[in-house]
Amino acid sequence: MSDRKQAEKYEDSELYRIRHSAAHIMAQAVMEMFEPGEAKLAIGPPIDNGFYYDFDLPRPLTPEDFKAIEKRMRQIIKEDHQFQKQVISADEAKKAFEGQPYKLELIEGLEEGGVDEYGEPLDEKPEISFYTHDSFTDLCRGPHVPSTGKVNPDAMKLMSIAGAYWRGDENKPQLQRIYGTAFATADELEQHIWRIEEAKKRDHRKLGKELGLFHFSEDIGSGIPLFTPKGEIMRHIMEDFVRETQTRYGYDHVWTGHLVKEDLYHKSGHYENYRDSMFPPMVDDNISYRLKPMNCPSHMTLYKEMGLHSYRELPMRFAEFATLYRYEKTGELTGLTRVRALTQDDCHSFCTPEQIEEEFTLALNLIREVLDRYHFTDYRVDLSLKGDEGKYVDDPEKWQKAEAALRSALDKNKVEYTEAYGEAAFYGPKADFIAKDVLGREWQLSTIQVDFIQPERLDLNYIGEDNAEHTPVVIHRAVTGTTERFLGVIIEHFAGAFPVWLAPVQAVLIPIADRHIEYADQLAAQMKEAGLRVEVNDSSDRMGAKIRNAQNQKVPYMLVIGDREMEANQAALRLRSGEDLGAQSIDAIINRAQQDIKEGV
RNA sequence: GCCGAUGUAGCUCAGUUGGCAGAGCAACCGCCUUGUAAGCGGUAGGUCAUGGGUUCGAAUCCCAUCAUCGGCUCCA
Repeated sequence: MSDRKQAEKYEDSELYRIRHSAAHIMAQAVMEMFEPGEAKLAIGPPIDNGFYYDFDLPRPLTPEDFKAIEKRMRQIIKEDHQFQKQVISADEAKKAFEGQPYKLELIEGLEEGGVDEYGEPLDEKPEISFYTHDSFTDLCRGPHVPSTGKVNPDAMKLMSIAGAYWRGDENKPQLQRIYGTAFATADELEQHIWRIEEAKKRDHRKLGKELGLFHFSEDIGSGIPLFTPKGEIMRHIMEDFVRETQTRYGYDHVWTGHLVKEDLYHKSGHYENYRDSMFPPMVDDNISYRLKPMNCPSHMTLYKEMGLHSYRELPMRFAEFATLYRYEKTGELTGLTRVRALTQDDCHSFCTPEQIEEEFTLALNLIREVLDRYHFTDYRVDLSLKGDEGKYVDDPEKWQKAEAALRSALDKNKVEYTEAYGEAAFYGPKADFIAKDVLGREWQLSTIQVDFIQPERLDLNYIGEDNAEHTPVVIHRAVTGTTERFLGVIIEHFAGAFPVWLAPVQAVLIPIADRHIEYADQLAAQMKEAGLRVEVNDSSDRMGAKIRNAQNQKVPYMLVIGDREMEANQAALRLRSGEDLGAQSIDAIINRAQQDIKEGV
């Protein structure tokens, strides 16, 4: 459940039991579609907003199968079979699931202890239990509703079909996953479906097209967005805002280009970890260059090139709006939220170990101010820590130091956080800021990371008070993350109706007849003079059509200009809310716009 | 990259069993000179994603490639 503050944990809720039970009912319905032994069961847990079940089936399922499955599910619900629990031994369990390789693998995991029936890590050795209803038995710890009849047939729906790797491992077989959802009441299901519809309406790919902000082209390449003048003015405003704000906070800006010798990434460790996500090398006389996929090694190199540093110079904060290129796999590209050309609002803060906390606080305040301007007021923090295995650099002492520093900085700032193991960067732990948009969807935006590893690998140092050489700590920090992704997120957050300061076109002037165009042009010139972005709609459309167009473009102000306004040296102001504020002087309108810009509405 | 689906005009979409490629909006040209969410008429617009194949004949059937979508995996 997304709202973690709720007193009752999702796992203990009625909703969880309903969904868990619905998953079993669905599994029965699916198994019955195939001959005995043909279909293999994997796992079927409740998740946020619903449940799924993974199957290994002899043929691909299609959405057309959904009707039949749902129909059978309703029947099973109607028959009101009891869910019966049975604790059994591992041997009995194995016998019962003969011919079900995935279940057998899970049982072995349970037998050895350390993982639950979904393969998730577990502290203690669990008992092995089955839940049975009607003819269907599943390896399951429960809990369930008492009987199938407790699942509301009108509050349940199959949502989609997708491929999913067994145990989330791309080297293991790919299974078919059916996503479904269930609620206590039909009303709640309807609300859920409404949210999905609303999200579709707000989809930044759809709105980006409608508002004319960006395009993708097969001639350019996938994952490389092209920004129109309207899209680019937004990028410019967004980057300008962060640049101005972080300058005020004491950050400096640098520029480090687009190409880097591959050798540097061998030294930093990025090559080893991210080779496959870089564009292939450009080779010149045996020297390989790479399109820059991240800034840290470049910034660290710049730090070195600037000469010997005294502790008195620290912290040094290098921020850069750099367009990076990452070879994201084709199936991972999604609109602006996952692209191959991305512009990070990245910063690396070189500091002493004693300065970590202060640097963290500075970054935190900056993040708060920036997110606030974008109306992201509800966010949570994940403390992303190293997992037991994987990509992480093996240097327990440095990890321990970095983690302790990050924890203490979070605590000092009274930031509540959830720990996320196995989510750290290869070089250090992160504090990730996950903001909720108006639909309650979560987006990981900002990040603050503590790095004891790369500075040493790249031989950075400074002269301390003791006149000896020390290795600085580097705080990596991004505020909006990337311009592209953040733009995608705010398009959905605002449903395209951006705050005035951000709107690509802030006002459209609407002359009623041709004789009003000249006066409209005069007003437009005055508004432009005041720094506003305005357009005059001098087409032969009727006024109603002009209003409709501006409304669909979500332009904040519409200025209607006819004979009356022209005579009184005014314009009639209409807001995109539909509110008609009547005729006003152009100065009053400009004042209002400037006030709205200041307030960020 | 993997599983599944989709790809027709700038946009949204229709196109029967294989038989002359369509509509609305947008664009352009006229007429109308307009009072708070679509005025009227006309014109133009297509390598049916791309490349092969089957067929007398392919938007339609088959294969490959590319792209997009829903997920999985990954995300410095």
